[in-house]
Amino acid sequence: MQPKRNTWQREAVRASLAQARGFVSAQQLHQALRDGGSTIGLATVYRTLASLVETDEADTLQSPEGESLYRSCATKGHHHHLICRGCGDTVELSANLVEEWSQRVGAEHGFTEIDHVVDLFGLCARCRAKGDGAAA
Amino acid sequence: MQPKRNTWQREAVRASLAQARGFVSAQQLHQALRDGGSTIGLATVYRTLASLVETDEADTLQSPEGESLYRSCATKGHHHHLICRGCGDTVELSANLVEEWSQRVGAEHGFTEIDHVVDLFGLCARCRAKGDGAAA
DNA sequence: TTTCTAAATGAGAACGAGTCTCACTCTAGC
DNA sequence: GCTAGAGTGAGACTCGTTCTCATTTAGAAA
Repeated sequence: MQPKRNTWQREAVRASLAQARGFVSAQQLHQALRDGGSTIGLATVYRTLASLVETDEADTLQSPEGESLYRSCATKGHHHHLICRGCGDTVELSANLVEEWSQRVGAEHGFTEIDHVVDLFGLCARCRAKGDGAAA
Repeated sequence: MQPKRNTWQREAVRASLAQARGFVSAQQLHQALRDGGSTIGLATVYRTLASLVETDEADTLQSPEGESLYRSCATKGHHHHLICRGCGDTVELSANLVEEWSQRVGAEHGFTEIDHVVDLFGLCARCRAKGDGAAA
């Protein structure tokens, strides 16, 4: 649920999320805030991120390791992501092709209320130049 | 790594996975085996599933909750899934359209070594008829 | 401005999926 | 049948996330 009060903690999470280049975990965000001198609690970071996701102010996806990652997205509404597995940099994608495909394929098999998870992972030009296959 | 010995535990996991309609979690599989009278350990179920995935005898994906789910897939090689969120029933999809799209979009943004996560979730005809939106 | 109340917070306990350890078991080669 | 060592099971452990509850505080009302 979205909160009824504005707190500096909520603003701090929003700001920290906004200045991150790509997707970050709740733990990373919490650590970054603590490193910046904040006394914010981990539970609050989780709660705030969940509420930002609920109000469409943030996007979330699962890392391949199963961790939840968050990002403050410029594009409102449904979209997908192309994420650099080197530096985490993220490109937002709209993909009508994929939307149509998923609806069509779903219908072909008698499925309704089709939802889909579509995310691309790759190596951005900068990381490739660095020969940086994995490190952040 | 694939094991060098055949054990009844490995066969039991393979069989139990094969008779599951759709994707199941390691925990579910372990419980099912225990319920069936097996004394198999949870660690063994995890180890066996990991090795089945490694030898392409099983597919794995993350549930929206972040749990790893497993399935014994008929289609070898790369493919995607259309999964009923009611009963878990699964349709295997090949999607050249999506493969091409992901490569193209990646290239357009200067990304290489593109990998992708593409899964569709919906409600199959049977579950819709039952008015069954969520339950298993 | 002060008061008041319940929303929001923080610390840490609890939870759950998954991994690791290690003594024991059992496969398979001899 | 004997044996080595691969495989197993119980449970401790890790780590991300959620819950609990006493405390703090935003913001409406006085």
